[in-house]
Amino acid sequence: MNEATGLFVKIRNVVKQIPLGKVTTYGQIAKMVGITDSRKVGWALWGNQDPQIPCHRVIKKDGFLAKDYSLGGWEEQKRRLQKEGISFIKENQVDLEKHQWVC
DNA sequence: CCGTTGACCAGGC
DNA sequence: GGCCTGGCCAACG
Repeated sequence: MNEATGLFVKIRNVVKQIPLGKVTTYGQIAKMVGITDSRKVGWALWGNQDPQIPCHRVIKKDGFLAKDYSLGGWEEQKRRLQKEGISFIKENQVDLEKHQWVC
């Protein structure tokens, strides 16, 4: 543990703090860890299926799910989100206005 | 140190 | 409205 690998652990730490029933965007997380590049967020989560890391709560700034989501596609992600009480506007778009995470 | 990669974002055509 | 390019910067070989 500890901030060993830098952003890798840092980003994972933030994602773990996302409350149930909330979602957040890559850009938002990027700001939290002190960076300006949202790609690092996705990059850090890539291949990470840790049960403590709800990657399915991490979506794009427009509320769309990541189309390159690896753990089964956005359809799997959507199913998990709905299970937590998240509302969907479209098949692959979350209602950000209601569920975007704010500290 | 260098080149490549990368689940994004914004701008241009 | 879809595709391309640039940017931005950490991790990895």
